Amino acid sequence: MAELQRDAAQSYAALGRAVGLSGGAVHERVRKLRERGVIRATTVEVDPVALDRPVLAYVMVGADAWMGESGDAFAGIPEIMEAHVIAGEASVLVKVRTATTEQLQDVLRRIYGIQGVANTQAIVVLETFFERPVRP
Amino acid sequence: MAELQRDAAQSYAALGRAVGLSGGAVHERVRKLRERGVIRATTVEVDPVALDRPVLAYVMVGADAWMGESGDAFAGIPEIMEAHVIAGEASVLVKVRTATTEQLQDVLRRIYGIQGVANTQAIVVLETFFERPVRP
DNA sequence: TATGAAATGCTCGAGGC
DNA sequence: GCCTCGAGCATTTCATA
Repeated sequence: MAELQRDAAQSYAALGRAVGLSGGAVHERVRKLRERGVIRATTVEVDPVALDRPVLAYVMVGADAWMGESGDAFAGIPEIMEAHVIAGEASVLVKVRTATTEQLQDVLRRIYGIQGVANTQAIVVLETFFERPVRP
Repeated sequence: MAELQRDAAQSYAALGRAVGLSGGAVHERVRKLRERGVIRATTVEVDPVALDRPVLAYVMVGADAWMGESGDAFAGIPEIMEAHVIAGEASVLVKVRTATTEQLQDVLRRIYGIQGVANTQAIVVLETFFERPVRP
Protein backbone atom coordinates (compact mmCIF):
# COMPACT_ATOMS: atom_id res chain seq x y z
CA MET A 1 0.00 0.00 0.00
CA ALA A 2 3.01 2.27 0.48
CA GLU A 3 3.35 2.13 -3.30
CA LEU A 4 -0.20 3.41 -3.76
CA GLN A 5 0.48 6.31 -1.40
CA ARG A 6 3.63 7.16 -3.29
CA ASP A 7 1.78 7.35 -6.60
CA ALA A 8 -1.89 6.50 -6.98
CA ALA A 9 -1.91 7.56 -10.63
CA GLN A 10 0.01 4.51 -11.90
CA SER A 11 -1.77 1.55 -13.43
CA TYR A 12 -2.77 -1.60 -11.53
CA ALA A 13 -0.44 -3.52 -13.82
CA ALA A 14 2.52 -1.37 -12.77
CA LEU A 15 1.52 -1.70 -9.12
CA GLY A 16 1.38 -5.44 -9.55
CA ARG A 17 4.90 -5.47 -10.96
CA ALA A 18 6.14 -3.45 -7.96
CA VAL A 19 4.56 -5.87 -5.50
CA GLY A 20 4.87 -9.13 -7.42
CA LEU A 21 1.20 -9.70 -8.19
CA SER A 22 -1.01 -9.59 -11.28
CA GLY A 23 -2.98 -6.51 -12.20
CA GLY A 24 -6.30 -8.17 -11.45
CA ALA A 25 -5.23 -9.25 -7.98
CA VAL A 26 -4.07 -5.75 -7.09
CA HIS A 27 -7.35 -4.37 -8.34
CA GLU A 28 -9.25 -6.76 -6.07
CA ARG A 29 -7.14 -5.90 -3.03
CA VAL A 30 -7.51 -2.17 -3.52
CA ARG A 31 -11.26 -2.53 -4.02
CA LYS A 32 -11.54 -4.28 -0.65
CA LEU A 33 -9.37 -1.66 1.09
CA ARG A 34 -11.71 1.02 -0.23
CA GLU A 35 -14.77 -0.94 0.83
CA ARG A 36 -13.45 -1.42 4.37
CA GLY A 37 -12.65 2.28 4.62
CA VAL A 38 -8.91 1.81 5.03
CA ILE A 39 -8.49 3.85 1.86
CA ARG A 40 -10.75 6.84 2.35
CA ALA A 41 -10.22 8.64 -0.94
CA THR A 42 -7.90 9.20 -3.87
CA THR A 43 -6.64 12.78 -3.92
CA VAL A 44 -3.88 15.05 -5.15
CA GLU A 45 -1.31 16.59 -2.85
CA VAL A 46 -1.17 20.33 -3.33
CA ASP A 47 1.67 22.71 -2.45
CA PRO A 48 0.26 25.25 0.06
CA VAL A 49 2.86 27.87 -0.88
CA ALA A 50 1.98 27.63 -4.58
CA LEU A 51 -1.64 28.07 -3.53
CA ASP A 52 -0.74 31.31 -1.79
CA ARG A 53 -1.11 30.05 1.78
CA PRO A 54 2.45 30.39 3.12
CA VAL A 55 1.54 31.29 6.72
CA LEU A 56 1.14 28.24 8.95
CA ALA A 57 0.24 28.41 12.65
CA TYR A 58 -1.09 26.20 15.41
CA VAL A 59 -3.53 27.75 17.85
CA MET A 60 -4.18 26.44 21.35
CA VAL A 61 -7.73 27.36 22.26
CA GLY A 62 -8.65 27.63 25.96
CA ALA A 63 -12.28 27.25 26.97
CA ASP A 64 -14.51 28.09 29.91
CA ALA A 65 -17.19 25.62 28.85
CA TRP A 66 -17.53 22.14 27.40
CA MET A 67 -16.39 22.20 23.77
CA GLY A 68 -16.96 18.60 22.79
CA GLU A 69 -19.76 19.55 20.42
CA SER A 70 -18.08 22.56 18.78
CA GLY A 71 -16.57 20.73 15.82
CA ASP A 72 -18.91 22.36 13.32
CA ALA A 73 -18.09 25.84 14.60
CA PHE A 74 -14.41 25.28 13.84
CA ALA A 75 -15.21 23.63 10.53
CA GLY A 76 -17.02 26.82 9.60
CA ILE A 77 -13.69 28.64 9.42
CA PRO A 78 -12.15 27.52 6.13
CA GLU A 79 -8.59 28.52 7.06
CA ILE A 80 -8.61 25.82 9.77
CA MET A 81 -7.10 22.62 8.35
CA GLU A 82 -7.37 20.48 11.49
CA ALA A 83 -9.12 20.73 14.84
CA HIS A 84 -8.58 18.39 17.79
CA VAL A 85 -9.86 18.14 21.36
CA ILE A 86 -6.81 17.84 23.59
CA ALA A 87 -5.82 16.91 27.13
CA GLY A 88 -4.00 19.51 29.18
CA GLU A 89 -4.34 23.24 29.80
CA ALA A 90 -5.98 24.22 26.53
CA SER A 91 -9.11 22.49 25.20
CA VAL A 92 -8.75 22.53 21.43
CA LEU A 93 -5.76 22.61 19.12
CA VAL A 94 -6.23 23.86 15.57
CA LYS A 95 -3.95 24.08 12.55
CA VAL A 96 -4.37 27.24 10.46
CA ARG A 97 -3.11 28.19 7.00
CA THR A 98 -3.45 31.74 5.67
CA ALA A 99 -1.95 34.02 3.03
CA THR A 100 -0.79 36.73 5.47
CA THR A 101 -0.37 37.29 9.20
CA GLU A 102 -3.22 39.80 9.01
CA GLN A 103 -5.49 37.00 7.89
CA LEU A 104 -4.18 34.87 10.74
CA GLN A 105 -5.23 37.59 13.14
CA ASP A 106 -8.66 37.60 11.54
CA VAL A 107 -8.96 33.86 12.04
CA LEU A 108 -8.14 34.35 15.74
CA ARG A 109 -10.90 36.95 15.89
CA ARG A 110 -13.36 34.46 14.44
CA ILE A 111 -12.21 31.76 16.87
CA TYR A 112 -12.98 34.12 19.75
CA GLY A 113 -16.48 34.34 18.33
CA ILE A 114 -17.09 30.63 19.01
CA GLN A 115 -19.20 29.81 22.10
CA GLY A 116 -17.09 28.90 25.13
CA VAL A 117 -13.72 30.14 23.86
CA ALA A 118 -11.88 31.96 26.67
CA ASN A 119 -8.39 32.51 25.27
CA THR A 120 -6.02 31.56 22.45
CA GLN A 121 -2.31 31.09 22.05
CA ALA A 122 -0.94 31.15 18.52
CA ILE A 123 2.24 29.26 17.64
CA VAL A 124 3.61 30.52 14.34
CA VAL A 125 5.61 28.10 12.19
CA LEU A 126 8.86 29.57 10.85
CA GLU A 127 9.90 26.59 8.74
CA THR A 128 8.42 23.18 8.01
CA PHE A 129 10.98 20.35 8.12
CA PHE A 130 8.57 17.86 6.55
CA GLU A 131 4.97 16.65 6.36
CA ARG A 132 4.34 13.04 5.37
CA PRO A 133 1.48 10.53 5.22
CA VAL A 134 0.75 7.64 7.60
CA ARG A 135 2.95 4.73 6.56
CA PRO A 136 1.56 1.21 7.08
CA MET B 1 -8.85 21.75 -8.78
CA ALA B 2 -11.08 21.24 -5.74
CA GLU B 3 -12.75 18.52 -7.80
CA LEU B 4 -9.42 16.74 -8.28
CA GLN B 5 -8.76 16.84 -4.54
CA ARG B 6 -12.20 15.43 -3.84
CA ASP B 7 -11.63 12.46 -6.11
CA ALA B 8 -8.52 12.04 -8.24
CA ALA B 9 -9.66 8.62 -9.43
CA GLN B 10 -12.37 9.92 -11.75
CA SER B 11 -11.79 10.26 -15.49
CA TYR B 12 -10.66 13.46 -17.20
CA ALA B 13 -13.91 13.37 -19.14
CA ALA B 14 -15.94 13.41 -15.91
CA LEU B 15 -13.69 16.16 -14.55
CA GLY B 16 -14.33 18.14 -17.70
CA ARG B 17 -18.08 17.79 -17.30
CA ALA B 18 -17.83 19.05 -13.71
CA VAL B 19 -15.87 22.12 -14.79
CA GLY B 20 -17.33 22.73 -18.23
CA LEU B 21 -14.33 21.77 -20.36
CA SER B 22 -13.40 18.94 -22.69
CA GLY B 23 -11.40 15.95 -21.49
CA GLY B 24 -8.33 16.92 -23.47
CA ALA B 25 -8.26 20.44 -22.06
CA VAL B 26 -8.46 19.16 -18.49
CA HIS B 27 -5.64 16.77 -19.22
CA GLU B 28 -3.46 19.62 -20.46
CA ARG B 29 -4.23 21.84 -17.46
CA VAL B 30 -3.49 19.09 -14.94
CA ARG B 31 -0.26 18.25 -16.74
CA LYS B 32 0.89 21.84 -16.34
CA LEU B 33 -0.10 21.96 -12.66
CA ARG B 34 2.06 18.88 -12.10
CA GLU B 35 4.93 20.38 -14.05
CA ARG B 36 4.81 23.62 -12.06
CA GLY B 37 4.76 21.68 -8.79
CA VAL B 38 1.36 22.91 -7.66
CA ILE B 39 0.22 19.30 -7.70
CA ARG B 40 2.98 17.41 -5.91
CA ALA B 41 1.63 13.89 -6.17
CA THR B 42 -1.43 11.70 -6.54
CA THR B 43 -1.99 9.65 -3.41
CA VAL B 44 -4.58 7.75 -1.39
CA GLU B 45 -5.91 9.00 1.92
CA VAL B 46 -5.56 6.32 4.56
CA ASP B 47 -7.51 5.97 7.82
CA PRO B 48 -4.93 6.04 10.67
CA VAL B 49 -7.23 4.12 13.02
CA ALA B 50 -7.71 1.30 10.50
CA LEU B 51 -3.93 1.21 10.18
CA ASP B 52 -3.63 0.65 13.93
CA ARG B 53 -2.31 4.12 14.81
CA PRO B 54 -5.09 5.50 17.00
CA VAL B 55 -2.90 7.54 19.37
CA LEU B 56 -2.28 11.10 18.14
CA ALA B 57 -0.16 13.66 19.99
CA TYR B 58 1.62 16.93 19.38
CA VAL B 59 4.98 17.42 21.07
CA MET B 60 6.55 20.79 21.78
CA VAL B 61 10.30 20.32 21.79
CA GLY B 62 12.45 22.80 23.71
CA ALA B 63 16.09 23.22 22.75
CA ASP B 64 19.29 24.57 24.26
CA ALA B 65 21.00 24.86 20.88
CA TRP B 66 20.24 25.87 17.29
CA MET B 67 17.96 23.24 15.74
CA GLY B 68 17.55 24.67 12.26
CA GLU B 69 19.50 21.79 10.73
CA SER B 70 17.90 18.95 12.70
CA GLY B 71 15.18 18.09 10.20
CA ASP B 72 16.77 14.78 9.25
CA ALA B 73 17.05 13.71 12.89
CA PHE B 74 13.28 14.08 13.30
CA ALA B 75 12.62 12.46 9.93
CA GLY B 76 14.52 9.45 11.26
CA ILE B 77 11.68 8.73 13.67
CA PRO B 78 8.94 7.18 11.52
CA GLU B 79 6.13 7.86 14.02
CA ILE B 80 6.62 11.59 13.44
CA MET B 81 4.21 12.76 10.72
CA GLU B 82 5.16 16.44 10.74
CA ALA B 83 7.97 18.57 12.17
CA HIS B 84 8.06 22.37 12.18
CA VAL B 85 10.41 25.03 13.53
CA ILE B 86 8.31 27.43 15.56
CA ALA B 87 8.45 30.87 17.15
CA GLY B 88 7.90 31.12 20.88
CA GLU B 89 9.06 29.21 23.94
CA ALA B 90 9.61 25.84 22.33
CA SER B 91 11.77 25.36 19.22
CA VAL B 92 10.17 22.53 17.29
CA LEU B 93 6.61 21.22 17.10
CA VAL B 94 6.06 17.65 15.93
CA LYS B 95 2.96 15.59 15.22
CA VAL B 96 3.17 11.96 16.33
CA ARG B 97 0.98 8.92 15.59
CA THR B 98 1.44 5.63 17.46
CA ALA B 99 -0.45 2.46 18.25
CA THR B 100 -0.24 2.83 22.03
CA THR B 101 0.72 5.37 24.68
CA GLU B 102 3.71 3.19 25.52
CA GLN B 103 4.96 3.72 21.99
CA LEU B 104 4.37 7.44 22.39
CA GLN B 105 6.60 7.38 25.42
CA ASP B 106 9.24 5.58 23.40
CA VAL B 107 9.06 8.26 20.71
CA LEU B 108 9.63 10.91 23.39
CA ARG B 109 12.68 8.94 24.53
CA ARG B 110 14.07 8.98 21.00
CA ILE B 111 13.36 12.71 20.65
CA TYR B 112 15.44 13.32 23.79
CA GLY B 113 18.22 11.50 21.98
CA ILE B 114 18.42 14.24 19.32
CA GLN B 115 21.27 16.76 19.67
CA GLY B 116 20.19 19.98 21.36
CA VAL B 117 16.85 18.80 22.77
CA ALA B 118 16.39 20.10 26.32
CA ASN B 119 12.78 19.28 27.14
CA THR B 120 9.47 18.12 25.67
CA GLN B 121 5.83 18.73 26.35
CA ALA B 122 3.37 16.23 24.91
CA ILE B 123 -0.19 17.27 24.06
CA VAL B 124 -2.36 14.20 23.68
CA VAL B 125 -5.34 14.40 21.32
CA LEU B 126 -8.56 13.00 22.80
CA GLU B 127 -10.74 13.43 19.73
CA THR B 128 -10.19 14.75 16.22
CA PHE B 129 -12.99 17.02 15.00
CA PHE B 130 -11.70 16.98 11.43
CA GLU B 131 -8.64 17.01 9.17
CA ARG B 132 -8.98 18.39 5.66
CA PRO B 133 -6.78 19.36 2.70
CA VAL B 134 -5.77 22.85 1.55
CA ARG B 135 -8.62 24.25 -0.53
CA PRO B 136 -7.69 26.56 -3.43
C1' DT C 1 -5.20 27.34 -24.97
C1' DA C 2 -9.53 24.61 -26.32
C1' DT C 3 -11.49 21.05 -29.37
C1' DG C 4 -12.54 16.42 -31.42
C1' DA C 5 -11.10 12.08 -33.27
C1' DA C 6 -8.00 8.03 -33.42
C1' DA C 7 -4.87 4.56 -31.50
C1' DT C 8 -2.94 2.71 -27.61
C1' DG C 9 -3.38 0.78 -23.31
C1' DC C 10 -5.95 0.17 -19.05
C1' DT C 11 -9.89 -1.32 -16.10
C1' DC C 12 -12.61 -4.62 -14.17
C1' DG C 13 -15.82 -8.24 -14.72
C1' DA C 14 -16.20 -13.60 -15.40
C1' DG C 15 -14.38 -18.08 -14.91
C1' DG C 16 -11.07 -21.42 -13.16
C1' DC C 17 -7.47 -22.97 -9.89
C1' DG D 1 -7.14 -15.26 -2.58
C1' DC D 2 -4.67 -15.31 -7.08
C1' DC D 3 -4.48 -15.96 -12.08
C1' DT D 4 -5.89 -15.23 -17.18
C1' DC D 5 -8.82 -13.42 -20.71
C1' DG D 6 -11.73 -10.11 -23.18
C1' DA D 7 -15.07 -6.38 -23.93
C1' DG D 8 -15.61 -1.72 -22.98
C1' DC D 9 -13.81 2.56 -21.91
C1' DA D 10 -10.22 6.03 -20.58
C1' DT D 11 -5.97 8.24 -21.63
C1' DT D 12 -3.09 10.65 -24.52
C1' DT D 13 -1.56 12.49 -28.87
C1' DC D 14 -2.22 15.39 -32.82
C1' DA D 15 -4.25 18.29 -36.34
C1' DT D 16 -6.99 22.28 -36.22
C1' DA D 17 -8.76 26.75 -34.92
